[in-house]
Order: sequence, then C-alpha cells, then structure tokens
Amino acid sequence: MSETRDRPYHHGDLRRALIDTALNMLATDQNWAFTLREVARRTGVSHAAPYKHFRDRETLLRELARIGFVRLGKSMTEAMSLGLPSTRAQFMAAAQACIGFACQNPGLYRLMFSSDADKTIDPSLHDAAMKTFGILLGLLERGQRDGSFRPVAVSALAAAGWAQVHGLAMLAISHQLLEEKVGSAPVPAALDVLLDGMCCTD
Amino acid sequence: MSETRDRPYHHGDLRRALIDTALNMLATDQNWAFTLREVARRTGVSHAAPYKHFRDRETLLRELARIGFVRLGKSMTEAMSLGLPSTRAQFMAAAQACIGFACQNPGLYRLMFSSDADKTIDPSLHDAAMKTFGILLGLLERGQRDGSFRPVAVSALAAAGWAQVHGLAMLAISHQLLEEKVGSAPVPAALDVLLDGMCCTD
DNA sequence: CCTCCATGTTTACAGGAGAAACTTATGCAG
DNA sequence: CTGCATAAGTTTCTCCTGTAAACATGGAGG
Repeated sequence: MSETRDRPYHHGDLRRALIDTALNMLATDQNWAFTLREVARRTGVSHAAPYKHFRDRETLLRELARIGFVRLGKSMTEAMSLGLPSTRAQFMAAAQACIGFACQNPGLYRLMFSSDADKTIDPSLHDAAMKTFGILLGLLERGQRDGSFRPVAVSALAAAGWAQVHGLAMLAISHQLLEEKVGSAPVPAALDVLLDGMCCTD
Repeated sequence: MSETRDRPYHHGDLRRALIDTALNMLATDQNWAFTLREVARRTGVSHAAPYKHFRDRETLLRELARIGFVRLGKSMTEAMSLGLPSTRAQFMAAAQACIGFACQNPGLYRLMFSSDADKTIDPSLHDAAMKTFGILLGLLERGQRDGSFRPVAVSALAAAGWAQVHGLAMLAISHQLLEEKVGSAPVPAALDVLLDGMCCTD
C-alpha cells in the first residue's frame, strides 16, 4: 500500500492533532456523543495512541474545555474592543459574543459547563474559567467607575450578568428560545431588561 | 437460595420501580454516569427487563426529564402560593424554588436541559416543559396587570427571567458560584438586580 | 383446564474505556 | 558511525454498556 508512507510512524504532533479533531467534532456534532476511539480514528491513529498524550478520556475533555474558555474570552474581548460608545453597549456586545460562541460551538460550550469538565481537579482549567469570568468582572467595575452601572455590590452585578448570559446561551443551544415562548429576538430583549436593572440611566 | 421467592417472577410495576430507582440515582450521583444496566441491577431485575417498558435508554431518560419538569412546576407553584404580598416577592420565591430544586437534584436538572432529553421527538416532554414555562409566564402577566412589572413585551420579561433563573441554577450545580467571584449570597443578589430591571418601582 | 401473551430471563454481539505487552524510530553517549 | 534508552505508536486483552433475539413463566380469558 502506498498509504504506509503517507504518514511517518511518529506523527510529529499527535497531541495537537487529536485536540483539533476533537474540537472540529464538537463544533459539528449536535449529538455530543464524544468517543475517544472515534477521535483517534478520525485522526488516523490507533485507538490506544491518545493514551500516550492524555491520561484518560476526561483529561482530554478538560483540555478541550480549557481551550474553550480561552477562545470564549478572546471572542468577548474582541467584541468589547470595537470602540462602542457606552459601557452598556459593550456589555451587550460581549454578551452577544458569548451567546454566539455557544451557538457556533454547542458541543464545546456544553462541555465547558458539564460535570465532565471538573474544575476542582484541574487548576489550569479553573484558571482559564476564572480569567474569562474576570473579563466580565472588569467590564462591570469599569462601568461602575464611569457611572454607567449602579453602585451596588459588584458581585451582585457579576452574578446577575453571568447567569443571564449563560442562561441565554444554554437555552439557545437547547433550542428552547422558541418564538412562541419568548418572541422573535429574545436575546437582546432579555439583555435589555437586565441592563435596565444594572444601569443608572432610567 | 431463599431469594428465589423474595419477589415474584412478574414484578407488578416494574416500570414505576425503574423510574424510582433512576430518580434516586439522579438525585444522589453528582457524577451523572447513567447506565441502564445499573438501574436494572439496583431494581433487582435482569439487564434486559427495562426494554419491555422503554424502547431504549433515551426513552427512559426523556420520561425522567418529563417527571422532572412536572416536579419543578409543582415546586414553583407551591412557592408562589405562600401568600407572599408582592408579585415581586412571588417571583423571587419561585426562582429560588427552581434553583433549590436544581441543587437538590443536580443530575435530574442537568438531564432536563441536556441533549439527551430531546423535546423535538417527544410531545409529552415538550408539553411538560412548556407547561412549567407557562407558570413563569402567568406570573409575569399577572405582575404586569397589577402594575408590578414594566409594560414592555412580556416575551422580553419571560426570556430574561427564565434565562436568569436557569443560568443561576446551572452555575450553582456546576459549583461556579464561588464566593470569591460573586459574593456570599449570589442568588438573591442577582435576582434583585434583574427585578430592578423588571419592576416599575424604582 | 388449557392456551395466549405480557413480562420476565438468558444468551449473543458490537462498540467503548483503558491496561499491558510489543514495535518502531529517534536522539544522544561513546 | 554504532548502539541503546526512550518516546510514541500498535496489538491484544478484559470489562462494561446498549440492544436484539430466543426462551421461560405465570396470570387472565375462553
């Protein structure tokens, strides 16, 4: 077979390749039936090869989740850096970026908040999640300083904002934001209601 | 063995027994590694017996999710029926009931919103979810009529309220409402921020 | 009383997680 | 350059799961 020499015995960067394959599957598959063997198969290696790079299935899942948080953070940061006039508009943009990210990577987003991605046993995953959360927190603090957001405890704003965005994202990818229930543009509508509660300008 | 006669060959109500076992496991296990065979084992029947009552694993999961929505609806209705003075207080009570339900049944709550419980292929599950959502919607409409909530589109209030409550529940059972991030009592704090945006009394 | 059928059980098979033993290539010591 | 230690693959094995098929049982209706 000519295939024998298509790829050297040693892959070169199998770890990266496995992660890429898995991320692609997560972005594509709605079903979310993640299988280590299928990742290996699609990457073109034997089903035991991944164990040379990840202790077990969950270790790979946690690494994927970590990358997800990094990417999500980047999306939100970019959305906030578009030179929008008000802090309120920046919050809206970051929130919509997060929900857009979830809709484009439903499997990955679910994974990031699933019990498979246990943050209590992986400091780097925990750090990545904290860092992304920190982006939101920074925006809220800035908004309070410039007088956009009400001077209540910033932790209250943070909990409210985070829960709202995460809840909308989860409902969106679960296809539960049906028009019959919540109107035609539920995301900005809901965010506006929340922002009315967060902002000073009534 | 004396066990041979402990239970008659025909269980009597195996369907119910399987559901009860599964619900107990869901309430207990944080890990959420649901296995049909283990449900059968713990119920004391052979691993193939469940197939006489459920087409496949997912059919059982959907039935469990349906029961979850019914129970959640009951919890919320009860919380609203405590004779609380304001509609705002009733919303707060219903929201906390929902989040409390999630914390007491993390596995079940996750299931209810997971892709395993596909509402598009099970009308009775879809109906149960819609009905529970309807409780929230009814409360919001009542609140608008009595002047508690602002006269914006009720769908906006519904999307905001639902997302907020669901988001808080998901974050709570993912142990992501850490004090370092969101203060010591994030749930009421966040709900108050949202309610400030929903209510007329500023 | 006998027979049917719903509801059980046993057996069988495919596919996944993960461990262990084996193989190959690569980099480094001499 | 030679040769070996080792990282990175592969094969093989065991245990577990979901699910189908064949078989067994016992209670209800003729």
